[in-house]
Amino acid sequence: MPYAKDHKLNTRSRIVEAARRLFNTHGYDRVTLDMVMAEAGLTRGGFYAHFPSKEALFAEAVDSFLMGRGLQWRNEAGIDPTRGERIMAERMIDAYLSDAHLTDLAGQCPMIALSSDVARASGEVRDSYQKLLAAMIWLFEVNSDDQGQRAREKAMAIAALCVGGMILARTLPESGLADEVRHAAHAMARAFCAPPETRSAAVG
Amino acid sequence: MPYAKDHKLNTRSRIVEAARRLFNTHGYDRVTLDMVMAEAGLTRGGFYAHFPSKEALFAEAVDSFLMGRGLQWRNEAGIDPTRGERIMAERMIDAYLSDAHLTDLAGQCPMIALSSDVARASGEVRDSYQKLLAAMIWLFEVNSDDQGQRAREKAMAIAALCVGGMILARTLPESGLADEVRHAAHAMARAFCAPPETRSAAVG
DNA sequence: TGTACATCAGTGAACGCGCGTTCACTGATGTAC
DNA sequence: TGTACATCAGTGAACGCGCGTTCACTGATGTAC
Repeated sequence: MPYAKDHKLNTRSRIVEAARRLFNTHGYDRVTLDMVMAEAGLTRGGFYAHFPSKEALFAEAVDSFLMGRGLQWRNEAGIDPTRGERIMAERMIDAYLSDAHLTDLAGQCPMIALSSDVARASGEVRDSYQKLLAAMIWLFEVNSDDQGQRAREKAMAIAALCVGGMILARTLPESGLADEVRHAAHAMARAFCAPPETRSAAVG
Repeated sequence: MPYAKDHKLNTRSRIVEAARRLFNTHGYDRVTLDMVMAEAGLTRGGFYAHFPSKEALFAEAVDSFLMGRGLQWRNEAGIDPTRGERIMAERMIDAYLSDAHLTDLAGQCPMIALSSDVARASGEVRDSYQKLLAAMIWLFEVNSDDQGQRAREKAMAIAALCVGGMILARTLPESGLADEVRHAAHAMARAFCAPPETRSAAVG
């Protein structure tokens, strides 16, 4: 065994990481394998020793977000024992629709930057996207004050507000409107999350 | 004047129309000028007699939706005098999140299909996207039961729900989840639209 | 009315470029002795 | 411990292809007479 057993796995991870950041920044079609491999400190030729195709790399890049920033968010979100689990969902909403997340082009959630690319991609890539969204919905659902079908429906609406609000803010030219839309989505998502006794005041 | 004065304008419109439908279906980068011109019944060489670049065509294609389906929706939405203008916003929400709109890949709203492409495009293209979103927000705002800042904020949240819900439904693999998310977004957008006396029941 | 002409919308071949993918090769490294 | 070797991760040139853009040309059409 000429190389340590985790050597190739480490290289592979570097490629996936580089790909995720580049895809997020420039989109799938405009990122070349040259760019990805150079970002990972390698040259073009070695790519096919790790992945069967560019699209297979796409699926892994989307997947990798869940294992990285996704878990980080989940840990940071924490749980406030005085108010129960709901605080976790609220912090997730705050983080997702934050200035920091809007600014972090390379590190952002792939659901924001790559939805159009994923919609045109293979089943493997779309499955990875679904895993990511399902995780987000799950987080909102289990931390909801509601239960059953209503909790699930609200969790999905919050997810649509988070992703939709960020996509619109990212797509609009830099202007007041982009921030206005993002903040409106944030306020409504938060209102959905609020405990029943405060909800009617927040929404009405 | 060897050709009728509207001859070239008609050809130009055919090109824009073909481009909008092809961009919607395959995305900006994967549509070639060959494809666009062929769809318009022309050959590649003539393109630059109408547009300075492919990206200029992109901006016009996004613009063209407002003048076509956008106005059509607006007319179809109508006004129900017994319930006031709000019915117009409700019909818009229904149409936007409908099965028919999800199925109509070529004819859909460009905000759904092309957000990622627009986010990476020039200012001209992003301006066209903003015009489209502003029109949607305006429609929800003027048909709101609320007023002032609150009406505007709610209109933006509804827009984020409509666009976000459709983008997620389009991007997910065909499964129950795609429809669930779309219907959840629809229910919440409708709840935002409901008149004050029925709202707490719909949201709570 | 009929015809020659000027105009210009549209043609199609060509250019330069960069992509995804392949493949014969290199050279760094862990192991056997 | 030191050395020769086998392995295989990574290299870089090449291939085939199709793109956006350019340009000299064609031919259909409205107008002048």
